[in-house]
Amino acid sequence: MTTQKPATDETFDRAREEYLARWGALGSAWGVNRTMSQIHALLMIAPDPLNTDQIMEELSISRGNAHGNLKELVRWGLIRTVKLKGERKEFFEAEKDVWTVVQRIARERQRTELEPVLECLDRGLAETKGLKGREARAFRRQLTELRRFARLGNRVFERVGGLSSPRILSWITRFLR
Amino acid sequence: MTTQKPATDETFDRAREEYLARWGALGSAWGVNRTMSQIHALLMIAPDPLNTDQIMEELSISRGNAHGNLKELVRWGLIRTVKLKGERKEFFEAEKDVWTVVQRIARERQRTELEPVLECLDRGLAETKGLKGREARAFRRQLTELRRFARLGNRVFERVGGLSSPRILSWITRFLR
DNA sequence: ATTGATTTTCAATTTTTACTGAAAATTCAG
DNA sequence: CTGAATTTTCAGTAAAAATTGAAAATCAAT
Repeated sequence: MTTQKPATDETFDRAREEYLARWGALGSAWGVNRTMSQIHALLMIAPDPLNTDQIMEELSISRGNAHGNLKELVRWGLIRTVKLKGERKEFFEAEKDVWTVVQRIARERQRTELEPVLECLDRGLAETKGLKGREARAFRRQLTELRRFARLGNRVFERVGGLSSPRILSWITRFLR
Repeated sequence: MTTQKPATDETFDRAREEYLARWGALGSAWGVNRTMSQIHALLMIAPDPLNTDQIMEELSISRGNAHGNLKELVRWGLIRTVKLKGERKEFFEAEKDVWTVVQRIARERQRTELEPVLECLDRGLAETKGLKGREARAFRRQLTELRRFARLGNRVFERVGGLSSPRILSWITRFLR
């Protein structure tokens, strides 16, 4: 069974498809736009930078969709634009180091989710200070616990964001015995 | 400014509302049904177990919605049913220990997301073993990295799921210097 | 066994989120 | 400058996810 392109192979294409689909599903499950995950997945396995048209083609998506999600990925720091000599179009390449990817995602989520939650918990506690009712007491007790945890999470994120991959890896290895 | 119910207070109600809304948004952002997060949030601050009707009332949601999300929370191990003496209805109470909550969520997500990803990566690598093309090589290199990371994640989840809160806390404290 | 209370299911609907495609804006080589 | 190539925007549409509400099933006290 031969194909026209030398490097191509049906098996490869199937595995590739499955990987892209799975990554999209993974993103979805964690509240990330499916297409955004897939573009990132595609760029992570691309041997060379891709331009918008190539991405549209590979994933069968519209220009607007590709464009928006590419911009968002750049904002997250998960991909960057590349200027190729002799090419007018913008090309994109992914950060491929998995640890860096994790760090970037952690930073983004810390900023957009953890911080608002912390503010909310602080405010909730400040505004109900001194209330003595049964419900208010239970509310304050739980918010205090949640805040304690959220603060810890914040510090962990900061530390993870600041350490080099080998150092984090060394910590994890130690944690796993 | 007085109200009819002794323990109630406008300020308290506002703080409570804001907390519930924020928790719903947090869930949404992480791929968890908004209502499910809110029910959990509500039960976490409830001084006593609540029944379905009380939850419907508090969150202004339908019976079907309350029912389905309560069942799902039970499945995740985040809440449990309680039989109150003299009551025919089922009551629900939340796990309030934040660390236990984190462990339960970690287990659920490990099971439903991490494991399928690992399978996909293993399969992808097995099926493309020996392919020599430029694209196939890049694909296999990245999948290998991703798998290394996913395996590590798996082990971390397992360890987190197995350790007691104080032990995890002690590790985190050490990690934070 | 009957009946009223309670839980469960699910087709229909609403709400939210994502996507398309074409027009407008921008860029840049000549 | 000019205009072709490219990027960006966004109103309209489509798809996905969540929600409702009422009927069906289950339960448990008599």
